[in-house]
Amino acid sequence: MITQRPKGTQDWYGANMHKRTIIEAIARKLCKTYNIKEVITPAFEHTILFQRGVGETTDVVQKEMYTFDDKGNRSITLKPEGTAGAVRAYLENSLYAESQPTKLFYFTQAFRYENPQSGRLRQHHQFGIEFFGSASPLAEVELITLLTQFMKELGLKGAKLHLNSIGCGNCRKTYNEALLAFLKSHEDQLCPTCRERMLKNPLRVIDCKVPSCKVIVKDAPRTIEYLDEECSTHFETLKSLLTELGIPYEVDTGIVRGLDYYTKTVFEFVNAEGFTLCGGGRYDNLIHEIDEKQDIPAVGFGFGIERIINELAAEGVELEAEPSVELYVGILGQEAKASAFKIVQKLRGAGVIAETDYMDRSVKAQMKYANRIGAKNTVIIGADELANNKANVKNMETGEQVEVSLDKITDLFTGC
RNA sequence: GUGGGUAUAGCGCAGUUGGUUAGCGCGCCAGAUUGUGGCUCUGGAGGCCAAGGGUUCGAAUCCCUUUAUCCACCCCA
Repeated sequence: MITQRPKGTQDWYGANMHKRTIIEAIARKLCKTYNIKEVITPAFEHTILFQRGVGETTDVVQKEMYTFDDKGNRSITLKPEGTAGAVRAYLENSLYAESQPTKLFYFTQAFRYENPQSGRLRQHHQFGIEFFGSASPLAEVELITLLTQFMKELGLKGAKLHLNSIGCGNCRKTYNEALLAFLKSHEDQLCPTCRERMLKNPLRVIDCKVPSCKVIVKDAPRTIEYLDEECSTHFETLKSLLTELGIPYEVDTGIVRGLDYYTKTVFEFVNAEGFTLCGGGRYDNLIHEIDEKQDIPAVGFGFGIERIINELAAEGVELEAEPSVELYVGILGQEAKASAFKIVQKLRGAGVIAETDYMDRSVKAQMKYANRIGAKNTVIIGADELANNKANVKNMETGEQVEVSLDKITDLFTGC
């Protein structure tokens, strides 16, 4: 039990760890060219931030948060998503006072208490971007182009962009009335949860997965039919921008997203099985909800790192391999240890990946080991080599050996 | 929270209708003339058969409980 990790968590090591490193490196490189700066916020925040930010009626807040009282009786919650913390940091540090927009990216853990299954953990990891201060559809375009390029660089081809607009508070009012009227006329055919939730947040009924509800919902009015002029123009502009940029998308009026803060644009990247890899959208009211003195538009997304890794495997994509050991320096005899290690240090100092023996293995066993770890070259340092100041560097693939003086070994690998 | 599958060596798996010291592959360690890998051969280490209880002369195998894990629903990344 003591050696068992808690349910729904994962240890990162070996091949998976390397994949994560590569994924993060690609994301970082992209953010750099987009001039997006990194932000790291705490793993936990005051509970009220998520209640207010994510929304009281959401499942995330109602039943999935890791909430506890600390020793000072503050209610603390491990972050269930990345946006609320980033927004809080933006406000607390008055980043809005600088020239706008503010573009931030992050890698974060996210904690949700739920039953683990494929692509779903209690602690998962997200790559996210928050773009503050712009009401223009170009902000959405910024995120979507970055995501498109990100997946291209990863080698993913199976994910498709699904796009929708759920309007602003203004359109939502007329829409909710229409939707509620429609749902009420079919109330007897809805599942019990939907009968309840149509009164609190009728939009949520749209993505109910209960078959009987799905049938009803198929003919329900869509947010997109009730957009006011501003929201409608925004959505049309976004679509034509994407078209002009050659980014394929599909309008999916079923996307409403489970977090309450979204307004206008919502989007997802969905794989061939219909599984969401990445979700995001515009949240023009969230900042005002959290700090009533501010009224700043924003867009953002969260991309699941574990889901990327699953998708890479599903599509059979191989990422760049881990660099292998350039030279294995074998040690023969007690008296050669320090001299051999000096050679290793010199190699490493020159940026060459070098490895040696820490196990007091025989020469034969050292060669086997060097082969096993995929060392490209080997050299054995013993009394003879030290006496003659010469050693044979062996290419492990061809078996060829080159004689070099001990102080020239590093030069072989640095091109000098 | 609800439903289904699984649990035997580091990893992947066998283990017959309950019957002796629980096996195989991979991996790990060592050796096959003394200082050179891959292939092959030989040997070795490593298991409280998830945990607890029960049935039985006898349980990895049958029954009960618990735990873990995987998958699905809800929801999401």
